[in-house]
Parts: sequence; structure tokens; C-alpha cells
Amino acid sequence: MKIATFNINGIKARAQALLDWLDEASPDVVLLQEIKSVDEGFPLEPFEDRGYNVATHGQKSFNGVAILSKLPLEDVVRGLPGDEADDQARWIEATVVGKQAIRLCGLYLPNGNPVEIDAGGAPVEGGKYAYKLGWMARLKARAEALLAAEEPALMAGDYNIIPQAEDAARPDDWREDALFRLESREAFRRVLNLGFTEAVRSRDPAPGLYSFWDYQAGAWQKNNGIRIDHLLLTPQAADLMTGAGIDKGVRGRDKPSDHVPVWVELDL
DNA sequence: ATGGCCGGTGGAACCGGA
Repeated sequence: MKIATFNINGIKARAQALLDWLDEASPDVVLLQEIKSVDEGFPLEPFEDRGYNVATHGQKSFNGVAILSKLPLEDVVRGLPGDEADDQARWIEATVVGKQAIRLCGLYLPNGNPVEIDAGGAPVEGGKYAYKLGWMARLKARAEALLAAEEPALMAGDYNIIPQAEDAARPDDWREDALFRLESREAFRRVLNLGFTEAVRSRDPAPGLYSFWDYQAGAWQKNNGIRIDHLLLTPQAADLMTGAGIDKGVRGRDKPSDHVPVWVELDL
């Protein structure tokens, strides 16, 4: 079973690009981020024509996540638990059943910029950086529950986290950015250290693996990228992993997203 | 060497992204 994550940056503007990639990569499941659409605006027909079931959790203009799956989507849950006041559409999960069942969580973690911290270094309450770190604390709680189930599961999506310096072409440019600041990396590490395996890095230790290249300043042409899209597997899912990769070439096509698909192959 | 974008909204410039 091939499971991918792809920040599509607008499903209506990117439907054809996504369909082209689906036709050649044939993933069984795709976790989408930044659909930038309400549920009713998602163009279902071409995906259903290709045999995908679709579950969406959208909102107007921004954010929005979705799952495409060739297998039926069961027990769909929308929204990350832990804050009833959070109305941003950044989390969706569902179960699919192959040889065995796997719980799939798709996420669009807040960017967190601009970083607002007070004189003592604490994130300013109500600011975007505090929202990011608070969201990551909620993510950790959900991650602990997934691990406690001791079953195959994954949490994948646009984490907006550069885990280590080798995950950026120019790490010095990101030192104080919300994607790479120490608090951000520590929060990501706390989740990983619960016992997750990050699919791509676990299989390839090489630097220079990126999943995002900015539209600005010729970032793609200079290969000035960062790796911020990740697939985190529970031990029971990691034991089934047979491959993982990044479809870098997608970034070089016409009208691309600024992210590319990242995928894992599981024996189930 | 330097600077460089894009989608959505709504109907012109902004907002938000990373």
C-alpha cells in the first residue's frame, strides 16, 4: 500500500496537476493539505472517476485537508482534539483496511510566523508562534493515544518543521524562523521520541532531501529547498515499511505546488 | 550580483503562506 502526503496549495488551481501525478504514481492513499476550499468546492468527480474515495475537512480560503483512498474510508474524524475554540481545518483521520487495518492521520501544522516572543523568550499568547506550539502539544497528546493502541498508524502531512540542519539547503537562513527555531524542533522531537519512525529519513541518511521550494527568488532553480513534509509511523506501521521517497520532479512541472509528494510503501 | 511568487477573494488590492 502506497501512502503519500502532498500539500497541493489550492485544489481548484491544482486539480489537473494532482490528477497527472495520481495517474503515474498510483498511490493507494493521498493525504492532502492546503486544499483552500470548503467541502462543497472540492472537485470530486475526476477523483471518484479514478476510483478514489474522498473525505474532506475544508474551510474558506485557507488551510483545509483531505484524504483520497482507493479503499473505503472508515471512521472519519475531522479536527485535532484538545481545543474546542480552534476552528482551523488542519487535521483529518480515517481507517483503511488492507491485509490489516491502519489508522491514517493527515495534518497541516501551523506555520508559526511571525515569531513573537516576549523579553523572557516565551511565545506571546495569542500570537501565531504560540498557536503553533500549542497545536504541537495537542499533536503530542493524539500521538500518545495512537501509540497506546499498539496498531499500525501514521501521522503525515505538512509539519512546517525542518527537523535538522541537513534538511535545509541554507540552514542559517532559517535559524530564527518558526520552521527551524529550537522550540519548534524540540516539539517535533518530543513527538518523534515517543516512538515514531520518520519514513524518509529512516531509509536515507543523505543531506539534500527537500519537499518544498519557495516560489520566490528562484529557489527551485537553485535547489534552495527545505524538508518539511513528513510521514511518522507507529512501530507497528514501521515494521511494514518497504520503501519511502520524495517525488521531487513534480516541482519542475508547469503550475506546480511549492511542495512535492512524499510517500511510503507499507506491506499491508 | 541581484531580485525574483502564488492562490483565493472578489472584482482592486490584500491576506497568508514559508
